[in-house]
Amino acid sequence: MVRGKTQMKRIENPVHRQVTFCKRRAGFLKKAKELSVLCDAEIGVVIFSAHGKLYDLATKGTMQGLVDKYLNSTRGADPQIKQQQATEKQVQDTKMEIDVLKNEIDILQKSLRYMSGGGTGKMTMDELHMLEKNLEVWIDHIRSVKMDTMFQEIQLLKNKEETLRAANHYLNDKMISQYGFTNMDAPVTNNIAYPLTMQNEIYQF
Amino acid sequence: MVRGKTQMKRIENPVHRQVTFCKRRAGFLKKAKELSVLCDAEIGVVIFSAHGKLYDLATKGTMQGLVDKYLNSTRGADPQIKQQQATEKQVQDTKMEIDVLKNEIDILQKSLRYMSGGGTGKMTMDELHMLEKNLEVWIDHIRSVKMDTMFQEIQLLKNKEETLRAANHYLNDKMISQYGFTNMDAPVTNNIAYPLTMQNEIYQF
DNA sequence: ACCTATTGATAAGG
DNA sequence: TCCTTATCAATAGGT
Repeated sequence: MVRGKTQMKRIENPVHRQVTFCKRRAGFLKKAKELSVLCDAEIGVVIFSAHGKLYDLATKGTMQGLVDKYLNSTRGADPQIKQQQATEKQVQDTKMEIDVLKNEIDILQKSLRYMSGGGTGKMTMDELHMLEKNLEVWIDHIRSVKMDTMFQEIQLLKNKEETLRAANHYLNDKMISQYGFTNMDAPVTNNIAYPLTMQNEIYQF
Repeated sequence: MVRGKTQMKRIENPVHRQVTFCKRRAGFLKKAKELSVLCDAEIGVVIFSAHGKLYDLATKGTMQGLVDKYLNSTRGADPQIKQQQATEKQVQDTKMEIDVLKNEIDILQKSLRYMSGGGTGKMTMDELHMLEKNLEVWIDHIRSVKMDTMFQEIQLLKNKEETLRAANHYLNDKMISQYGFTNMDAPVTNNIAYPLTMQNEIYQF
């Protein structure tokens, strides 16, 4: 029997208060579950009794998950939380920097692989752009090697010239010593005799 | 009029569900306040609607304080400090990872530089960028001119080779026609006679 | 938002 | 803590 309208103030009688606490608490938690089920809501309830005893309820998942979700959705006011936000942003930034650096390393490694042997493989547009930058250096290398090769070719041709000049001189001397004349306008001074055995095919650039 | 006993399952009609959510939520929060006042309890309620909207209530103090109190009574030490320590450790870890990656990049870049031959002095990034742009044009110009020069030199030497080969052939033929022998191992086939008038001094690089 | 019939919560007692 | 029961607050469905 409900005796009159319940006054909305603290129940002074401890026994009475405790009983009411038990009853209403049960009804309250029941209503939480109902609300959660009927309306597809996620509800967390925390109740500390007057003596500090804890009663809690999480209608979906765990209470810990709900607390995290709550903390995540209430960011912005608390300075402590703001600092936490700051440090987390720092973490985010550093992680992004890590990603950037890893990407750079990846491209550099691909460039190295490209330089030291294999073909290109499949690379993204960004990677190709980076590679292009690296290729500027790489091309320098190629050109350097090519220049060396050309210098060697020139030296080879110079040597060959000497060889031919020497052979020419040898023949010329022979003609002079046997006939006392030659039809060469400018006799060479070199006199080492060499046969003309060098191949000509290597002069193709 | 309540038509029949309300089924304890999710209300499918969205409008209906939303209305019920509003009504029951209001009643639920009212009961939380009542329970808190009547029985001197500290109550926290967190409700996430199906669409993620947050409704919360803390009957004494702040929700943040309640959450802390809850976490303290469920775990051991101060969770905020622990989390902050955790995030700072995370920052430390990521910064260390960044250092490692930067070092790796440095090594890779040195490898690239090594492979391509050039060394760099000490310049700022902007200076290097400017220099890079200028060098792209400048070096291309220099190399282009130098390459042209080298090709011309090579062509000149090839021509000279032909000249010498022809002269050699001429002399060889002459010896065969007059003595019926030659000491050349590989007689040349070219027979155009040219005097050796080309200067050798221009081959200096 | 308001109305109201009906349900379900609950105060008090055992 | 649980049962009972008289009361009435909460609310589903309609306006």
